Amino acid sequence: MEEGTGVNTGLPNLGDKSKVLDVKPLRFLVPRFPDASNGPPFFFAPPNGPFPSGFSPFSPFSGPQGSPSTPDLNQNEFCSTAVPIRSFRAEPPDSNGQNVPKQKSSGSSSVQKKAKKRKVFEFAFTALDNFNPGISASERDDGNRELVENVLWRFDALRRKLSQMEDATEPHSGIIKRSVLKASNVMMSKGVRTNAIKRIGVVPGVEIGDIFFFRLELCLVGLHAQSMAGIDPMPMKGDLEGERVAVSIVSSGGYDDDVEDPDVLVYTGHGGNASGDKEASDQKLVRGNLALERSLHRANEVRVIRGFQDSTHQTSKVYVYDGLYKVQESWTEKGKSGCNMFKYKLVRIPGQKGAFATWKMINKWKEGLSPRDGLILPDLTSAAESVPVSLVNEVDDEKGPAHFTYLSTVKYSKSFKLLQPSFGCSCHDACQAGNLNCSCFKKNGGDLPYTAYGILVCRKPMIYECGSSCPCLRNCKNRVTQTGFKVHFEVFKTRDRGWGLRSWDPIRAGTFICEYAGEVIDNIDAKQDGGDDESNEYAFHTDRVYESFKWNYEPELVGEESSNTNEDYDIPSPLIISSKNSGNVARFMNHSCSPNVFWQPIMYERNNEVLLHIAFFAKRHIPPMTELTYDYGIPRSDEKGSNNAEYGKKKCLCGSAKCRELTVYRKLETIYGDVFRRLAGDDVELLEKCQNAWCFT
DNA sequence: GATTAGTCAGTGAT
DNA sequence: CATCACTGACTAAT
Repeated sequence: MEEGTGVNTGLPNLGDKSKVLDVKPLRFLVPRFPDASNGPPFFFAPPNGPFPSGFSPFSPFSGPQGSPSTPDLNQNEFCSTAVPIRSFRAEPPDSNGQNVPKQKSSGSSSVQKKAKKRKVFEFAFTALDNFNPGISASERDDGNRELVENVLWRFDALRRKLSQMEDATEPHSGIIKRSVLKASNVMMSKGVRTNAIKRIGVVPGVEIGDIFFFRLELCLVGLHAQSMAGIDPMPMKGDLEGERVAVSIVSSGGYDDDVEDPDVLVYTGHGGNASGDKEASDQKLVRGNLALERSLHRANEVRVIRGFQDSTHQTSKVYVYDGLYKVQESWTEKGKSGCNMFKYKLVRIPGQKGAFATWKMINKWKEGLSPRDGLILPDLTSAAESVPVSLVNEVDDEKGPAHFTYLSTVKYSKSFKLLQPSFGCSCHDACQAGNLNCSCFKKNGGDLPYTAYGILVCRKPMIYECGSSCPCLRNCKNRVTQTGFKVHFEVFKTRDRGWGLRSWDPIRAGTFICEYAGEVIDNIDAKQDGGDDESNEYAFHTDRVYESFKWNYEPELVGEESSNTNEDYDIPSPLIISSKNSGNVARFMNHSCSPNVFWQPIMYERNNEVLLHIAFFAKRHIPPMTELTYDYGIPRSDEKGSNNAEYGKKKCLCGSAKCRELTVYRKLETIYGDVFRRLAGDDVELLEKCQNAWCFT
């Protein structure tokens, strides 16, 4: 193995943690991008293309905003009743505009007690009636991995956008925000979903360990069809009418049914809860409860989704798909209220990849109840960050990367200052979403680029955050990337790609991961940097050729023109950041051709300098302990080292004699993904091996 | 169309 | 200022 490069210098002096580690992030794999002509499979079909059979246009929204008019038969423009989103803003309270959807006459509501009837935020837009979901009828019935990912990102992108629109309403106006429901309503009715046919056992495209943040995401990919109920029943062919088995259950922790063994779940039946004026009662053997009882006798596989509190967002939940279980026994027992409750013991079918068990283990590490195997350092940043970063090697005896200085942000030498006319807004306290006067928002096109949770709404050519000359405080929502990362990282030794980065926490799509820290150099310096090409491997170049991808919402779904979501980078002048001598966790992120992280240029001012930063965000939901990767991009011809063999030669796992010169490598998975999955079948190990293999193309 | 459910987000009390 | 119980609004499937 070459990648160790013999740097096994033993344990560094742990007393001085500014000098730890010097293992290179492996940057030898240069991706080749697929031909533009056969680009990503799920981009939008022509707007007036034929509908897939079985697809019927629908009335977009159930609310009064829905267009009552007949669909536009021209089919190539927006609905005539469509209102651009931007036309709707929260009106000042004294306005008597009739199309203001909320009830806010401050005078009467403060006097009248019962007048605080709350309203749901209504979106003043109409989606295209003839929107083509790009998903055929058969794909809607039976999915695969690509479809599942496609549906999930499109849902989340829309949800983020709606969330941003809702956030822009006045705070304390009593308006309920329902972006999740609205987004899923649009997705469902537009046919942007998959695995819509109920089934027992594996759901194609959903993998054990996948995480979700809303129950409706489970519905959209066919994992669990009930939006609220915990048990999903399905009629059996040839069965007596009304007889159903359970195909999936969601355990939300609401019934206090925790068991120590992660492979066992004791699940409480539904019903019997006290609510409102209803008293608690005995549970009845009906619906879901009956279905679970039948699943016990028929011994069918039951999918289990485990839900619990999200540690990063206390108010919301995370759901983990934990694979297939079987009902082993059932009984009744008296609950706290003294009423009978049904209990079902489910046991995990052996041989499946760990999911929930991993979560339980991580919790124990966090609480100090059990040690992390292979832990070398509990915090390689020496408390430079607000969250510790663990250093772990469970693979071999290398004691860590060699020396580098930990640096939490990007460092410009004087000559690289980017000077721009005065920045800064005049908001006090914190910039409020929806404030039309905030000049920082104006630079971002009029919106706060993040949701209230600090999630990136859209990729943009450039994002402007508030800086040190803005009077707003540090908790201003427009300072997401300058306040440090929030997830617990682990720098770990990979089996075959040197050191890598992953997280102990689940990460939502759009979450700020970290900045690329290091020293800004220019291309001349990089070229004159002597004979060895080391610095290349630690350099982040903004001007490489990056594979384009779509991450933002579909404007057609909110009645906007598609020009509103430009996702191309716009960097005033090329930037090279070297993390060779100093950097943060970003220097350990490896390359992937199907990455789960992307970068976004950010600008903000500090000490009268307006500087460009590179911030990484989660491309999709990322389960704990999943390696974080981004696209390293292809060097342009004038980049140092780009025309020699270094990138390709350094390491290819295919071991082929053809590995030389400008050979480029891709993960086999990106080429043969589905074929692998079919061939590997139940053999999880084989599949993983295939997915992790690299080859030249 | 009525019913059902282990939702989800905002509010006000500790 | 967290956390928690409460409650209103709304969903997908049946």
